[in-house]
Amino acid sequence: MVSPDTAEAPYARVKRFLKDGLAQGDWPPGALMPSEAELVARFGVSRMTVNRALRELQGEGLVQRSQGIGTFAAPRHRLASTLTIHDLHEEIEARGQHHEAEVLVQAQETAGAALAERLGLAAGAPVFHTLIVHRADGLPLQLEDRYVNPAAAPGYLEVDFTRTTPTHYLLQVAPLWQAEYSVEASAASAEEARRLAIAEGEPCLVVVRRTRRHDGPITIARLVHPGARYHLEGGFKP
Amino acid sequence: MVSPDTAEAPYARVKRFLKDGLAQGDWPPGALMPSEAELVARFGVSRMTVNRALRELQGEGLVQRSQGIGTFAAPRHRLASTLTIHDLHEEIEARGQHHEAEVLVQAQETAGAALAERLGLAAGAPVFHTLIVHRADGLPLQLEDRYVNPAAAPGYLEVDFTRTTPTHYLLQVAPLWQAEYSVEASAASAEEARRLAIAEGEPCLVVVRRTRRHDGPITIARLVHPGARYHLEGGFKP
DNA sequence: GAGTGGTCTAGACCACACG
DNA sequence: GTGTGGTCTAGACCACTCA
Repeated sequence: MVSPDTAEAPYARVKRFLKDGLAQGDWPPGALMPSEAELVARFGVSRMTVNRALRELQGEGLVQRSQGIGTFAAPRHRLASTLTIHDLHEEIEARGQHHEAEVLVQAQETAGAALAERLGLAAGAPVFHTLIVHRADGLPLQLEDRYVNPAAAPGYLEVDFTRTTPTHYLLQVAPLWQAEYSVEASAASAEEARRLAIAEGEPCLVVVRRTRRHDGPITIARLVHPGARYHLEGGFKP
Repeated sequence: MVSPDTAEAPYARVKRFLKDGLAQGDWPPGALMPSEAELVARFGVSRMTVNRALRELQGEGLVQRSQGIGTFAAPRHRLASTLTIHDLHEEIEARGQHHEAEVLVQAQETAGAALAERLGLAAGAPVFHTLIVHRADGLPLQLEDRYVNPAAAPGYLEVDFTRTTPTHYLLQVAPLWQAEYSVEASAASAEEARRLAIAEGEPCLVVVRRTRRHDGPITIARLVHPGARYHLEGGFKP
């Protein structure tokens, strides 16, 4: 009977109302926002509905709620952004380029003390090591130096990494459960420069990523990219 | 009557059950997970309750849901991580160091065509420009080259940036509503090297951040850090 | 005590996908 | 048609805060 296409879910209407108000500064950071009861009255919906809208806004970090006190516009201090580190293969193909990987090393080695500790192994324990150059249309984009805990991926040495990437493989056999990384700029070493076809000392974007599962570390990867050919992008929308 | 302290909300129990199962690989990526009806029967709770648990897991990216089909364990492709770009002042003080800022430029200038477009202004329109070196215990950590849309922060030129940072000030007067950034490695130019007390050509970590509000761009900042002294860190926990 | 958010229930109607 | 998720309701009990 009524317009069937203008359908917007009631909880979404409430949420949009509040979000727009926040964007326009109706409630500056720290201000008290309408209570659930007020919104129930204003929109003529049930309390569960406005509760959902508010709970989602809280999840997005836009409001802060305190039992017994009220809902407040969140102070906008945090600049936490999401940085997506894709699988390089998908990233390259998404740009319409051809991805190829050259496997320089794929072997079992013996962990030194420092590496063993970072992988949760005993010193001298075996580790899997790969060193791979990834190219887009023939141009080196990444030198991937990776150590893997054999317990997490026993078949790692048998995989053909010209057909699938270590990231992709590891995500399949060992569902990722935690990761930490650091991003820095450093000068290419002589070997890195040779592998990446750049001059020694050229600036490189280096990402070091360590991945863990509930039962221990899975892998440590050092990803070196020529600064002139690669950058990370991210965004942030409240 | 029953143990009053072991209280865990029913929706949280359901959620934890599913999350643990995912962590242990009970449902590999892509697998069909229990339906709402099954979970209702298993936990003896109402459907709204299991729905909330599943909806939150979906929000966290752990499951994918499709009306008429079912709930599936999410493929773990995305490596979206949170990268926190703090206010540099807070970051330095948090390390117990002394932060000082040297304001090299703080003036109104005329926007060239490229800059004007990126700030949503007409070419030749006035823009605010600051160039500031940030030091930690006397050592340069960041060269901040920033252009600001005058409409978003009319008082920008009167602020004493040795006492507060542009980031901090802008967050106060113009609540952040969207941001995009890129991270790259590049070689220090002669001027950058001089300002940062490093050698020309040294690798630097460069973050370019553009901030928008609903009514238009606010500011564009180019933050240059000596690669040897600064790196970004992040993490990711599902 | 009055007001707030935190949570749960037992039903309901709908849109969608599949056989 | 059956099963799925998407959503809503009208009530309820609780814990908390503040006056």
